[in-house]
Amino acid sequence: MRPLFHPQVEDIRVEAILHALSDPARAALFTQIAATDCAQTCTAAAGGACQAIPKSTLSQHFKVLREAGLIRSERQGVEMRNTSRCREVNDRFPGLLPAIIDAQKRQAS
Amino acid sequence: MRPLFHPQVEDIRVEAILHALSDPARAALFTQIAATDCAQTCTAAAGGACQAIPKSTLSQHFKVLREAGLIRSERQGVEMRNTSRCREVNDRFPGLLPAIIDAQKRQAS
DNA sequence: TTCTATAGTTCGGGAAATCGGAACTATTGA
DNA sequence: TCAATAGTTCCGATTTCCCGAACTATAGAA
Repeated sequence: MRPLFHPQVEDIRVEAILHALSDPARAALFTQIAATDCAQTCTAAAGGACQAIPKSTLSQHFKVLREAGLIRSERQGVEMRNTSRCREVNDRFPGLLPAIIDAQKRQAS
Repeated sequence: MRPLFHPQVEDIRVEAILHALSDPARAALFTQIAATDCAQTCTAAAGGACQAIPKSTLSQHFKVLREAGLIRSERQGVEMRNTSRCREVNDRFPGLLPAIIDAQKRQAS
């Protein structure tokens, strides 16, 4: 179990963010995590966002979000705490995440 | 040569837009088209945005942009005129495209 | 009309990314 | 030490992406 990789803020790339959020399941996971202040475990986020996703796939999704710089994952005991990096991303690309999240909300309704 | 498909504004999906623009070559093509008022041929857009892309690949890229609802392609004589659908997209997802384009500019510099 | 050139599209096969089940790892608590 | 829980990694099957070759559509010249 190699340590999880998180990019530095200045290494975050727009393409990676767009790619990560272009998948509905991942977008749902991310908005779920971004919506709550407290850290969320993988399964909790999945439960609140999308159901019946195999855990290997889920793990891959979290990896994509993580390596795009959208979330930070930290082990806390037996589980994994995921927090959004919205603040940092917004620092680098102001307005990008709000616009995407807003667009997704609009579409859902 | 079946007629080219363009989605209705109300059928445009955020995922499709994010996916289309998550590829650097496509993003460059799109910003190139969006930046100019007049319609651009495929090769002209490619020349101004990215070089040395095989034309079959280029054609696929245009197809992705078109089917995501980002551009409109119309045959005019022997060539193809591409225009951006920014206005329409912005109507449906206000602020989305500006935010993405701005983020890409920021990153480039 | 027929030939030729130009601008893209479509086809097809190899390369790369994605999905998901099974096995593995790390941590906690009994 | 054992069992349970939460994720990760491995790997084979499927899907998507890339790009050369062949094809289509249009314009202009002979």
